[in-house]
Amino acid sequence: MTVQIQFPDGASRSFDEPATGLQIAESISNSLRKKSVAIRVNSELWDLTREIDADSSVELITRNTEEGLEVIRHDAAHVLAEAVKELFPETQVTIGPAVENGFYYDFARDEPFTQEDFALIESRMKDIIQRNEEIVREVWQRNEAIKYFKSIGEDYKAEIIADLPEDEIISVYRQGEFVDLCRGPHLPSTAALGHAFKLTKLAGAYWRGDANNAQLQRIYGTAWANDQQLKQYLKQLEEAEKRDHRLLAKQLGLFHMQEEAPGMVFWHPKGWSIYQSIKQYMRQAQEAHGYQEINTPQLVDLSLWEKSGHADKFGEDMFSLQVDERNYAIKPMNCPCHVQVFNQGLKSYRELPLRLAEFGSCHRNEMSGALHGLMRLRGFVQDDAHIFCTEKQVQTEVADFITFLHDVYKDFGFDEVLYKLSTRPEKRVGSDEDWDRAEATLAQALDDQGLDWDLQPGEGAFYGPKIEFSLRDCIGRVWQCGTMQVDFSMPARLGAEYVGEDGNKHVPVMLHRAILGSLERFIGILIEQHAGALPFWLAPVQVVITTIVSDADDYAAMVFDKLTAAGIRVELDTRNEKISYKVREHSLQKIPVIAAVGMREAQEGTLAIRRFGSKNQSAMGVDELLALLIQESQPGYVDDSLNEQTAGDTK
RNA sequence: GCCCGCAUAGCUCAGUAGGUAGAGCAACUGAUUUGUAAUCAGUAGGUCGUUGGUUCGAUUCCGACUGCGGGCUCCA
Repeated sequence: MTVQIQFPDGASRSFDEPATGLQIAESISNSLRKKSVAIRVNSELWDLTREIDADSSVELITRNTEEGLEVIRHDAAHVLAEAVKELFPETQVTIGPAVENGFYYDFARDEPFTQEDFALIESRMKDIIQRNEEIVREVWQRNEAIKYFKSIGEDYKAEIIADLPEDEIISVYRQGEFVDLCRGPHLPSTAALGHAFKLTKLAGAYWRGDANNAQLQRIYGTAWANDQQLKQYLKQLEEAEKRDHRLLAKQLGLFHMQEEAPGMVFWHPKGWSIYQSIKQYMRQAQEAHGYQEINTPQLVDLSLWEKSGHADKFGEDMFSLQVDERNYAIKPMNCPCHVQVFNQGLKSYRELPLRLAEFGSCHRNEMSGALHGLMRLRGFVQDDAHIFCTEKQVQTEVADFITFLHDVYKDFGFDEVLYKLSTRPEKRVGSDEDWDRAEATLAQALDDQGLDWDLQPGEGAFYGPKIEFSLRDCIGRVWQCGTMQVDFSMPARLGAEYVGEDGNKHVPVMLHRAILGSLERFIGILIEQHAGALPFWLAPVQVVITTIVSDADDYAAMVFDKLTAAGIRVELDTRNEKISYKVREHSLQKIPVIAAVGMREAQEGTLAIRRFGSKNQSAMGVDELLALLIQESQPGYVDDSLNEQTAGDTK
């Protein structure tokens, strides 16, 4: 018997008898065998040790590739489980997949694991790798597998097998004493895993992700193809930590939070300056796009939320209170209030589309464990707006919105946007026909703009499907910010109507939309994106004028007045300190421009300008600087003067 | 909400095998007038998150509460 093996590059090779991935790799080169971790056989991933006994097209998966890393990480999870079983035999293993950057394994054990156990577990994992246990795939009968796992006290495993589809092949992997149900593929032996892994976190996780189930203990780890990659990843984590907006906000004095108001923000002058800059920018942009700004009550009788359906779906998460025997709720959303504004007076089709915008202050009683700095709050403000229009107008409105959103993101320095379409959830209002139309409309709008988008079935809002717009920051993280939701239900529920061309009353379509999402959260994202050094137009303090000797105080004050009068946010630092001390302090505060003045500058009418991030200075006249700064105050201005400076500046 | 961890001066942190705490920075006072990432000296600053318990005695040990941090999304 011969087996014909076809490679991705079109070459082929025949073997006289069934061959394993290892043999195939070896037949090409020894180094390829060493690098390989699995083999794709007719689009299915196999172990390297599994025999290929029919003509096949194959592709060797090496450890440096995404798929190769997945195999390594999955193996790391198994080695982790084996180590835990050896050290804590009373533990039950459940599931342990590879995830982004690493892996985890969920364990059931009465006694909690602690971080101190990590060293012990890691060293046992290294032992297991040292032992170089062969990893062997076996195919079992379903009933036998269930019986086996039950007999060794692994009830969770037995449950998983029992729930597998009838036709699923039950494969188990044996390494040393440890046997685990697994689809594979796996490395040929534990030594192939290498040492580039580290246990990182301990967490609770529900069995099958359901909060009604038992809580398991999850151990997270990271694993890589080699030590260098691991080191790089750990360094990257450190970098991300330095950008943490909570840390930076404290250092830069932007805001604080305290026990008495969990999940809510006390904005300090500098943080509020950023907030106002963003709000003013959005206000102007929305006006230019045909929106009218409104404002609606914070406290609204519960009956409105009952009519809108929010009380039914989110009642538990709303802050509500009883006053004079009436039940009120603090608004968790703005939409029902916007419908009330729409409902005032009889509307004509001529008035549509009507775009009502509000910087809507909302409060939601988020789970305490979900709160996270500015990223997840209980009190926040949305750049919210609702567009009331006819069904015919939806397409154009959605398209215009997407263009608008792109412009805004660009001004904030985000060029990469990701798109997701979320469709009808199980718990919803509205007819299936409405949902069909709404979903199709959104999909069409995305396609019309030639955008790549992902489908998220079942993730829509309860009243309609939505497009979610996410942006990617400079270190690769993705943040969902914008949203566009079609709503065929709420206007009818709340009695919104307009008189159409035909003289009859019609229910308008309502589009819910936001670009930044929550202003607070968006500021958090901006802080992390820029590591606290916000672009000039957003910086709370744009320029610090600092004196070198007190004889220059008067001149410094004159410059300060001039810049302030021109609308630049300036601080004057005439403290009796050395210039290096002041420069250090303002640099740590990430002030975009430090203008130092001594007697020389006072006499010449100049400033010694030092830009954030640069060690160099350049002399500049006051008017010259002012012209430059006014230009940089434009939203979206990209500061490339730094590059020019490093290239051509002399001290 | 649930699991694990954490809570000491304005900030970052040390400490007490149970005997009411200490450093650096910041603040304040004084000296210094300084040329681009920390000038020197002094002073002041804490109910050791809240609350119960154990104890002669608790910031320290135990419990509860509150808040914060990580996770609970990636499905053998």
